[in-house]
Amino acid sequence: MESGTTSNNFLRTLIAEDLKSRKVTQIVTRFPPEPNGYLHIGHAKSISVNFGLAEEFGGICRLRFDDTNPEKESQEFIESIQADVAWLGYSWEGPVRFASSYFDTLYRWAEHLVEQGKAYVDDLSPDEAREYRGTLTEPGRNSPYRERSVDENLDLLRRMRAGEFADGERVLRAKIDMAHPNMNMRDPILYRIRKAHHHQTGDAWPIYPTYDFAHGQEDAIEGVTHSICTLEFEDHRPLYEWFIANLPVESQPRQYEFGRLNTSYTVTSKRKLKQLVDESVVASWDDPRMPTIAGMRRRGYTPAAIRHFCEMVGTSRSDGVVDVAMLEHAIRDDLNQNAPRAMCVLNPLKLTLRNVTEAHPAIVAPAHPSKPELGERELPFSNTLYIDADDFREEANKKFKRLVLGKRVRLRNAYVIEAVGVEKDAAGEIVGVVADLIEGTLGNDPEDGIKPKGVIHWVEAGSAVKATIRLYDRLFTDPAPDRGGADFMTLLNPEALRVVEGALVEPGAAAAGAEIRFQFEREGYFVADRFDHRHDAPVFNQTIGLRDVWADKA
RNA sequence: UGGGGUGUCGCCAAGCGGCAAGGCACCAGGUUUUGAUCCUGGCAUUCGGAGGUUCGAAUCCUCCCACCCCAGCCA
Repeated sequence: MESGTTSNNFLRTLIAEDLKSRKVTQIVTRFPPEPNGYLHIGHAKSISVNFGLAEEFGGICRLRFDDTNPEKESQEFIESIQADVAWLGYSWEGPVRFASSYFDTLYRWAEHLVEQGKAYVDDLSPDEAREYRGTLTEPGRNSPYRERSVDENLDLLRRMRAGEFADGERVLRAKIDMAHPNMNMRDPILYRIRKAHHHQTGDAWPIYPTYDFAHGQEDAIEGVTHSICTLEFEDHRPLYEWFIANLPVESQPRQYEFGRLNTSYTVTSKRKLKQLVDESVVASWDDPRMPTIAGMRRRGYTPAAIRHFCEMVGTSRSDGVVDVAMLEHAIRDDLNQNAPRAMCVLNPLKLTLRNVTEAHPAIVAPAHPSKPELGERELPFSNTLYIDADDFREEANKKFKRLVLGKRVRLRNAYVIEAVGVEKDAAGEIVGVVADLIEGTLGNDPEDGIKPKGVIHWVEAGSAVKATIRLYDRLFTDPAPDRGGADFMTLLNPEALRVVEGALVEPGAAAAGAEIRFQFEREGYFVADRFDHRHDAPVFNQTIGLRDVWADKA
């Protein structure tokens, strides 16, 4: 974590107080995803809050799947979620937990509530139930089944559990107050009949508890001290507390809410993300353009950068939209410090050095300009190189700090050269540049005092490896694609992906393993694709470009 | 016209009665074999608004305004 730059937030203050007052001796948190989709940047925030707080205060954090709705869940997600959390660098305490492993206890507690006269079986259909619930401004009405006897309720509940009724035929509801101003307190549903196969419990249950009846009790069973969730659950807190107060639970967890993380230029709703995949706007859930954790991983984002970003954004109770530039900054900051440098020419233009022999000894260059501990690399060198076509012009004004005919430029990590000629094809297109190498300029300025205009990158023709480079940009052109107004699908950035097939990378980079990151100097940060990269056919994904103040002026 | 929240610089965000941290973005310089990095400086006389309490308020009180969430047998 950054030295002393982390600011305080209400959760840290709260936990520090709870620890100081001995209200708790060790904090216990949990990250409780429902295994019904891929994790995204918003979940990364929640993971960072829960695991981060536990880590910071010497507590523990567990991973618990809130799998109370089998129809939407699957083993695939259980696995991807674990992989994502682990990749972010967090380890949960003990085994992975499942709400479904508490189904017996939860059911027993349901019977307990019935016995106490605090829950009843309702025969209202979903439509009728909605009608009886009232509206935001009108109180609801009691269900005609609300006053059934304890015995009848118990019998009905047991028969629900035994599978005697059809899906949707009855539900178990808490008997609270149908006129309560908080809709969640208007006799909330505890169990619904769903004869669905569950990925963990198989066909053992024809009824499943709702989120409200399960979550707080799961927390209590696990000894969670601080149950941290997002703001939209705030209205559920009275209910969360009602269950904890009315059930013989073994501990008293408390719920706290924070504002969910939103970033500009991105969408995170499951529905929208799915639409992007289904309509082939992106290739998959882990497409580098996706804000999913798997997508960011494939894009080359680092766990450390994502964690740092979550920390720098802070945790509060206000909802806002964080500028995605902040995330990009965190990525650049990490990669600038840690990614070894390499050279890759995206748009090759042949450069012939007329005064160099074919067999020039390789040049040794540092892997990182300011971190000698990252070692060195060998750059083959000869009389035939490739530079980027954008780095050469026959004529240019003084602002053009690259190679100009008749002028000098430094080849990064190598010599200063001077362009002396241009080769063109029949159509008049430039197909090559001829230059002279200025002797004695390896590590030194030219002796004649005529300094080069700038520095450009290059690769040696015989050793460079042809590579596929995938250049990425933000998926949307609008800062708020999620905001009502226009359909988000009309705000897609057509240039979010540009594939460059004929790029040339220095041999050392081509030889790197999958997921190895580099800064291709003057181009940006790149990662060897996790799945497609091969030494003889390299595939690099651009993680993020270098900051470029010149771009605005050009 | 119900309930629950939130409003501090363009964007996040500290602050909790003593006179506005920090980060991102942006602007201006300097260094530089990456038009990168790095370094220096600038960037809220003001805290949604109006009243009030106080020697003193972003912080306390009152009223008002704006925005977000809630009427799934989703989480």
